[in-house]
Amino acid sequence: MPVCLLVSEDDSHKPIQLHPQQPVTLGRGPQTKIKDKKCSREQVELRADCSRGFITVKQLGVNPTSVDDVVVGKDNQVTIKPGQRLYLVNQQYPYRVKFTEDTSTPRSAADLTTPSKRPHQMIREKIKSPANPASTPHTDHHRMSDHSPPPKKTLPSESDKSGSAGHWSQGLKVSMQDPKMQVYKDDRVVVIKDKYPKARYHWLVLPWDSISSLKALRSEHVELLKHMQRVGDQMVQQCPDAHKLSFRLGYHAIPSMSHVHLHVISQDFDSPCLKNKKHWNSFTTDYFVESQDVIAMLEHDGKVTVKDGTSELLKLPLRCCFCHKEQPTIPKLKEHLKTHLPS
DNA sequence: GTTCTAGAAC
DNA sequence: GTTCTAGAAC
Repeated sequence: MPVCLLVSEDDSHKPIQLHPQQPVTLGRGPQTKIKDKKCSREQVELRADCSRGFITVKQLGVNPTSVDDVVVGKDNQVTIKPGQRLYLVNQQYPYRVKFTEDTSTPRSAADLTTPSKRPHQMIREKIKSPANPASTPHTDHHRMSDHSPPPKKTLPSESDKSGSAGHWSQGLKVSMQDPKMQVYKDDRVVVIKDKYPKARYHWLVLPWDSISSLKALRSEHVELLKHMQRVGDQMVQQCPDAHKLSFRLGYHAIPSMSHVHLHVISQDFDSPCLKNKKHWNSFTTDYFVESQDVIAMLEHDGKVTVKDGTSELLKLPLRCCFCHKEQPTIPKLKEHLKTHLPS
């Protein structure tokens, strides 16, 4: 049976040995030499599964523990495998996990990048209730995977509402888990209504797999993205107004919210939640990247690149997406958009 | 991402 | 005076 070592990547102290299935609490203190008050004395609970080659990380502290660039969230747990990096708090204090036969002779750092059998990042419970069949588009259920939804919502403690687990940028991770928000789900994706819809119909398609943003996408995700687009298309098909509204499916080039999400949005932009220039330009300029373009880029280049200056697109003058006439203010734009609405 | 609000624009 | 935006705070 191999033993598991947690290796401080900045070499601040010697590796910590984790015994199989014995929970170890780690945080600020002499063992880690961490003095940062942002790091709780009991920041994480770690449990090594030596036979399967991963450790489970549960965030106990309020400030964010992360695996690579994905925040775990208070009371959430994820797995970490060799090759991944654990940051104890605030993207600081990096650790690698290492499985070895002999603790007395830890090998070089190169060994730490041993490829894992599967990119199985999050181990989570199965969802309790099935999707509402009435709102469920028909999809191919030809396979079941282990991409199960997470077990519970992330709730910041009453004493600290600014905890990063409850940080606004992590909101989608919470919403996608909430059965009340889900309008469709299968083994790979979940669909929720946008909490602040920018049009009459505005859904988000999210993969169960934790993919932080477009930047993290690789060729291996092509099939998943095609599936997300198919599900998005099906949401449009089942929409009662599909015959009179047009829809676009795409991604924000630089999203504010963590966790890759495909916008499926009707092109009326008739919504009180559409309030400012940023909202408008994020859906009507090249800041909005068509799903098919993302897929094509991934197939062609193996990654998604965002052009320089894309963030500047949000500051462009307000221009009607139908007749391209410039509008001086948001209220005027909204008034103008009514002239393009279907009768 | 939203909310709030100072001050710019009208 | 009111309307509206943009940036800070969350």
